[in-house]
Amino acid sequence: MNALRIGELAELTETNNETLRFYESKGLLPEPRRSAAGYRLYGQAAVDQVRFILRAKRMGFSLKEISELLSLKIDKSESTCRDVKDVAEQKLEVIQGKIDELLRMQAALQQITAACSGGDESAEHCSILNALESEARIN
Amino acid sequence: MNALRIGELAELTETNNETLRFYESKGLLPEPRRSAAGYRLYGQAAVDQVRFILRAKRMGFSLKEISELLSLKIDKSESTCRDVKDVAEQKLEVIQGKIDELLRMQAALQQITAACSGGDESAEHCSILNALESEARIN
DNA sequence: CTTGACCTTGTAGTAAGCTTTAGGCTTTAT
DNA sequence: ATAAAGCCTAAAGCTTACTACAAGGTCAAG
Repeated sequence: MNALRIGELAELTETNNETLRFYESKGLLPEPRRSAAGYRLYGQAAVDQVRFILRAKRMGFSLKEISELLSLKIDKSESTCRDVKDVAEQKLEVIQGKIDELLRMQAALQQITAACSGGDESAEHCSILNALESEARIN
Repeated sequence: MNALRIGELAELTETNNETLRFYESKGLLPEPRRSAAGYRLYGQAAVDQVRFILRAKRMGFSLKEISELLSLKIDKSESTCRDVKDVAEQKLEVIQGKIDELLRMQAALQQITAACSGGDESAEHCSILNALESEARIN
């Protein structure tokens, strides 16, 4: 008798009822069976799937991408390792791109910030504002 | 006769009319003077300000933060270098946090991806899916 | 038998940063 | 003169990932 109600599933997976219903509405979770009163009842598979979703989210996958992974998973015998690895590698590229962009922003901002005294004199000649105002070699 | 209409300003700054009007509505651009027909007319100051906004955006500042920077800029004599530097340093912390998070995601994803053959065999035993399915030591 | 915790649905709101749409003038080119 | 291109406003729509109602049904305890 391991049927879980939505609140129990939420607690087990450290989410909440609304999020679970939201995932269901987005097709990330299958429609569960219902009790006589219409309550959602979940089994172990649901616990696993919620955890899958949360883990994938921590990896930086969007819900849409997680949908895709889930289809591959459900359709395992029709999918190849390559299909899965492609998704993962694409994601790695996106992550790398974001890191690069942030590193560029960081370098530029550090450069203009380092030049600023940070004193309590008027910002009239503040080097940060000046850098943002004129082209500088910020890019 | 250097009055620019919105489309010309958009072209000069590589944005578009709608975005410029949107920035105006958000207070990022001052309300420009108008032609007899009600067309917006801009001068060099507007070009500079749009470029300031775009540069700050490339630095990772949100529109709200850019507003803040613009107030400091407008109010230069009332603001201190410290005010400006504080904004910049806060932003640097946020950037560092995002980089850290992405690096964690990258490491985890690289680890599970490396173990995957990526071959065209069925995903039945795909190590990526397995890693997402079970706890693994992904975190 | 009532209280309170838990569940249901559907709808709307949030944040950010635009983009699109609709309906209607103005300017420019032919 | 007319058509194309450009401008105007206000309001709605988009995306992501939820979160928050509102109005009501259900279940266990006391």
